[in-house]
Amino acid sequence: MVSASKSGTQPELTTKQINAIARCLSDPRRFEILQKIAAHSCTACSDLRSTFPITAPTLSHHLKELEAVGLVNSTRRGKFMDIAFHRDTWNAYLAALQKI
Amino acid sequence: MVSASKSGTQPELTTKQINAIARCLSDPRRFEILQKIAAHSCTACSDLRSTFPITAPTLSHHLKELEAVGLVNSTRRGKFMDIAFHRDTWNAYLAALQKI
DNA sequence: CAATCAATTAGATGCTTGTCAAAGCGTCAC
DNA sequence: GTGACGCTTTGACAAGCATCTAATTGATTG
Repeated sequence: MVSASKSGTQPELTTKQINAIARCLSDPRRFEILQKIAAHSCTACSDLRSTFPITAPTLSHHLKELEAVGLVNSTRRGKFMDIAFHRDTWNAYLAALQKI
Repeated sequence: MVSASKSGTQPELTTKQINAIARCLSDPRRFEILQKIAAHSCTACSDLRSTFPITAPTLSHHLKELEAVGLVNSTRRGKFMDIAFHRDTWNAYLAALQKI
């Protein structure tokens, strides 16, 4: 999990975090999932499952990875899961890539 | 190989290209190598080999991958190889990520 | 409580891929 | 030509990882 400030500017990512994010994005399906999450402000797992032809465990696995690197926040709402894009981390990643 | 315009603005990357670049960046060593290449305008393989503790075949492999996705250009100069960062592709990749 | 539904965990499997050693290929210098 | 040097190709191996099925947890509803 990235040490996220609650809003605004993000502290610089460490090399380890950059690598972790890059690895996360390297799987095409996971990237698609992230795009879908980013497009809608709040998404449920079932929502995603109806979009992509993957099983529930696989989706769960991908979401866990995305959350582990701080690209996504998830909160429970009853039976459901609300997945939200964490744009701070995303912007921090872009900022890191810009420097090259 | 990305269909590169010789300079200036880059046409939008296809999804396939974006995925290929992301995969390329997902290996920490390869990312390091790319950073080093980007930092100097021209780099020889031997240069890179003295920087990183990897064998020649491994480096050759990584450079091939980087070139395949258009992140790097390489030209022969006698026995040596001149590796150059291809910033157009890089900017196009950043532009693609911005859109999310 | 019982049944149902959403999501996760555990375990297994098959593919991908980073890495190296050994051999091959061009190019330069003598 | 012959040797040395820089890099590439080939082949093999081990580790990582995406994916699935089956079983589990947790929450809602009748």
